[in-house]
Amino acid sequence: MNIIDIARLAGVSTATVSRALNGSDKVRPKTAAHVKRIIAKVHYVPNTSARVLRVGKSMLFGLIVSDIKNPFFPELIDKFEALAVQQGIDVIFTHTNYDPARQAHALRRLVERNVDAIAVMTSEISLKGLEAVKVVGTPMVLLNQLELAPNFNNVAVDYISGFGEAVAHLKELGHRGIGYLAGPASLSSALCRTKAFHAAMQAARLPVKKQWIAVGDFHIEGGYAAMTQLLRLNNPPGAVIAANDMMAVGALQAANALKVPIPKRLSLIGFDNLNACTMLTPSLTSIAVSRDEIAVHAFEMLFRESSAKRKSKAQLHTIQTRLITRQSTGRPVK
Amino acid sequence: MNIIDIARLAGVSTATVSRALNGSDKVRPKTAAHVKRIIAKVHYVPNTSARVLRVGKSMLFGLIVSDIKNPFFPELIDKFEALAVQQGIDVIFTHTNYDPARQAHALRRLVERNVDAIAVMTSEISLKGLEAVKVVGTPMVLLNQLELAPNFNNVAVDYISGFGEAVAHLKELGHRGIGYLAGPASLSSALCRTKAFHAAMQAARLPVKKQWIAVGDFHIEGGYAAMTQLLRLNNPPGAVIAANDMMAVGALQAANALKVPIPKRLSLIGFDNLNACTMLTPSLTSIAVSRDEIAVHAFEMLFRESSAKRKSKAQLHTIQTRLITRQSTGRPVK
DNA sequence: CTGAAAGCGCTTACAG
DNA sequence: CTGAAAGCGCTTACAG
Repeated sequence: MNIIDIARLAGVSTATVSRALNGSDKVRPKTAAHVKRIIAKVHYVPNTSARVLRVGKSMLFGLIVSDIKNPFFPELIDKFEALAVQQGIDVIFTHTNYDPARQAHALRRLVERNVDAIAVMTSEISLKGLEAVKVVGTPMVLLNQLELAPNFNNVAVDYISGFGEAVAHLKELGHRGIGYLAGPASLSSALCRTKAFHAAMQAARLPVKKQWIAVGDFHIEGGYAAMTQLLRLNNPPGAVIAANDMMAVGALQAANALKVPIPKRLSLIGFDNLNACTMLTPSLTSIAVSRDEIAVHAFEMLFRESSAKRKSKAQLHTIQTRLITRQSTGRPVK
Repeated sequence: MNIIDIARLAGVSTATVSRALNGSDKVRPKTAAHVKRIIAKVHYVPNTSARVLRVGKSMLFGLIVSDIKNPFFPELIDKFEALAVQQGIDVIFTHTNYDPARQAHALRRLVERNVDAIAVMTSEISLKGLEAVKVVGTPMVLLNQLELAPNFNNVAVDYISGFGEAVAHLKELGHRGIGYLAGPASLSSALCRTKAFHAAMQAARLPVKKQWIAVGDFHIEGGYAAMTQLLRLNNPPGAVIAANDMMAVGALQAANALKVPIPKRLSLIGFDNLNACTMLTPSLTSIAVSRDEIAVHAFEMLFRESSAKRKSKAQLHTIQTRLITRQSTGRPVK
């Protein structure tokens, strides 16, 4: 069942069927209605591949994320997809599991699918695959890839002020010794956060002790191990900031296991403000990053660029954070 | 840059380029290598829309879920997508937010995109939109839609034995009064679970008290409200099963708020066995359903059917559950 | 407002 | 092993 069949059934040309289908104003309303009635009757479904081939626009956006199991991403995906559907755009979704090779592969597949734009919302760094996008000229937006900001659109989280708030909060509570659970060095977002932690400590004129920094994997397990490492020191820090909430969850469990009461003996701050923060006991103080805001700005950059006639310069949008204080932070007890 | 340009650059016909591109054995290896070298040099990317139009297969699967923010679904999506990529298939992902109208719309869009198969992993019931799929003949698999099992492939969770295990566990601990936090009547999965709860209670020869059943919304908030309602009764049940983990989280918070100790005064069981179960204090006993298993069977049904020459009969695969006991269940204290 | 026809970029049966 | 050419199902500039 194709447009020729419909044309025959309706007694018109395929051009007229096409116009009726696309709501062109160059069809007599009565003709359009007649055609549409027939289309509905026989359940005709137009072939999008043919349309895309002809028109050159696919009305498809690609969305690549690192890790759909980290609750950070589903909220971002949710919003991004909602915005797309509002514009009649479908989303091909894929995830890399933090693997740069998978990211390059994903990028290539999306370009082959003729997607109109690509949001690369991943934490890992990878330049491979970008050339394919560049050659084809598909609009693209990256997340926190500031070193690529001159050439590619970016949505970036203001980590500096985020960690600044967290450190200031702890300092105000009376903490001087602040430890840090870092993310893996392979992720650009982890590196950004570590850098921001150092900057925040310096701004607060607090010393960073090397043995108070432990490296985790951005997951619960790594947070548990890293926190355990710090708590076993002879002089553990009285406060710890985790580079993300998942590691903070592990840190909380480690403190429980070692009978270190929170916040009495240990103040803990996470990053991301996942829903889980309120589910924990004690509830977790965290630095909030709006996933909706990331999605909105990423989508709008792409939508604007994919609708524009001419290529525009790379944009950068910075997302502000907000500290949400809960039960896991308090005054240190001597 | 299209296949004609490549043919010209390589000094061969488009047919040869196409063959080289697709690894046909009808090209001299040397010719193929020559063509591929040129393709790599100029960063040629084939146009998938043209290919799909010509071949009729899109190598695209559609995946519809209800609610990506419920951690149940990301794990399912993760696995499904991994299986697809393994087969060179991309996934168009979309979610309905439990809205049947959105589901119908999503189904239609997927069919227009020529997807080779569709996994409808939603909880809501909706028959609208299915006719479009039926007319086109796109393979499809549903989740827990047993009333449609004769006509459509289904992956179904064995709720009956799942709740059976949970009730038996509570009974063995010495509980006689068991309450239930039901899901919303608008969701087929909620209805299945409620029915299964009743069946399990009957099998265990325990009475179901009407006032011990409260209805929630499958979210934390609804679980909180429903649990509060039960705890405020003059004779609250000593054990409660929540229709899903999200509601159990709310129930836990409600018990905390009302200073009802778990499991001393209240045993609590959730359903789904989300990662959150181990993050809670106390950790939550829950009925585990393997998301991977659902994804694997859904994908394989679709893959088989989309590769098959002829339409086959609707399949049904049942997923077994497993009770994971944790700290939230214990002997009742008089 | 309507139609005839070209053409988007591929693949493949056919001929050699 | 290679090429010429038809055709997948649409849209749209052009002519009327």
